[in-house]
This record gives sequence, C-alpha cells and structure tokens, in this order.
Amino acid sequence: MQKRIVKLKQEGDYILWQTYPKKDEWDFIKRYFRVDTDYEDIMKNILKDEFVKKSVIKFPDIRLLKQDFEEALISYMISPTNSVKSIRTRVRNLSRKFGEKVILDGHTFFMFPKTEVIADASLNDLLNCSLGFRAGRIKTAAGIVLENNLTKKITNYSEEKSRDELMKLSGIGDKVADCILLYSLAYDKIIPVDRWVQRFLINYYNLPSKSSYETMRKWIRDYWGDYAGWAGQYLFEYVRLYGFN
DNA sequence: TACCAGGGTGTGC
DNA sequence: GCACACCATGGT
Repeated sequence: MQKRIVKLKQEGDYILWQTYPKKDEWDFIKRYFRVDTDYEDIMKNILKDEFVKKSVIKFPDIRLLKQDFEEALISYMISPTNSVKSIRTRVRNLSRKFGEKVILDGHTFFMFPKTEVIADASLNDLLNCSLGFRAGRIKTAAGIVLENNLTKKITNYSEEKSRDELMKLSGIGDKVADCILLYSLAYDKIIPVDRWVQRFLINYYNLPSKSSYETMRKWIRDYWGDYAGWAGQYLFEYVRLYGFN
C-alpha cells in the first residue's frame, strides 16, 4: 500500500479528511479506518461483563485500524521490551532517517520507510535509530518479506498459516504475530496478549497467573468470540489509564 | 539511580 | 512442555 499523510478534522458528528497523495483517497480512508465496520454487531458480542462495559463507556471512540502490512510488521518488531513512548520515538527515528520527506501546508512529514530501504540499510544506520538488538532481526525480516512476496501471499493464507509464516521470522513470537494479524490483517477474534492483557485476564477474569499464551488465547476466543480483538482494545486502554482499582 | 517497558530467543531440564 | 537469563536502550 502506498504511504499517505492523512489530515483529519472533527466537526460535530462529522469527520472531515484529506490525504496526500489524493489519488484513491476514499478507498484509503475506507480501508484504513474500517468504515464499513458494524459496531452494533460488535457491541452485541463483546458487552458481556462490567469490565468491558465501563471500558467502552470511558473510551467510546476507540477504533481498530487496518494498517499497512509491512509497516505493522516492522513497527511491532520494534515493540518487544519497549514502552509505547519508546516505540513511537523509534518508529519516528526510522521514518526520519529512511522515509520519504514531504512538505505539506508548511509542515514537514516523513513517510514510514519502504521495506526495501530497511532491507538494504546498513546495520549501523539501523542501530542509530535506537533499535538495539532488534536491528538485525528487522533488517533480515524485511529482506525475507520481499524475497518471499509475503505481503501479497499472506492475503490468501488462513489465520493459522499466516501466524506460522510470521513466526518463522526471527523476532516475531506469539504476541507480535497476533498484533500483525489483528491490526493489519483484521483478524478481529485476536487479542495480542501483552503484559497489560495478562494483567487484566488475571485480575479481572481470574485466569491463573502462569497461564501459557495458548491457554489465554483459547480462553479469549471462547469467552468473547469473533470480536475479541475489540474487547481487548477497550480493556487495554482502560487498564493502562486507570489500573485495577 | 534503579527499575520498567504493548517480548523473543536460546539453553537446560 | 516449562523456567530462566539475556538481550539494547529510553523514559522516569
């Protein structure tokens, strides 16, 4: 997918948008923001308890996005043992160093880098983006994605096959694979189980504190079903802001 | 300053 | 299968 700059503005109940480049603007907006999503159906499925209910009330406007596959893959490979703030900084470092520079309305933007640029980058340049031990893995993964034409192929794979292929890449385990599956390939039944999700599963839903990833994945699927990913998104925001009081 | 961060890998059992 | 050390680096 082509990289874009998106300008959004809320006016009452309406969102105004503008993208650069302008070509296929509506197609992009529709896809990226998942405009066709049936929220009533989602709510019908996930509002099963007081925890989800109060999270939805607190953050009613949270939406899942459908992000570019390669951008999601590289971004989430940066995430392990990093804070959200650090991840943002490092993604920005990458964009500033390797991304296309665009000046629009007097503002300077840097697009997220093309995968071939990451694959061809020197390890030293990647390390200068503060990627640390992830730098080599990201460079290698970028190369493999291109060689195997994974971006195209994965759209024809099942969820399981997609996860298997992603986890063949060094630096992608269960959680990162699930992030890519949810945020880019829109498998809405997935909740990527990170530290915060573990905490709310244990503290709210009484799962044993040493449950395996697979155990949690199964529990999530049984309990929330096809739209678990949405429930996870609301709960995640809630516990991060308000903790477990 | 010491501790934690939207985990993954390798090793040892 | 599970436990554990280690991994770079920034933020607080």
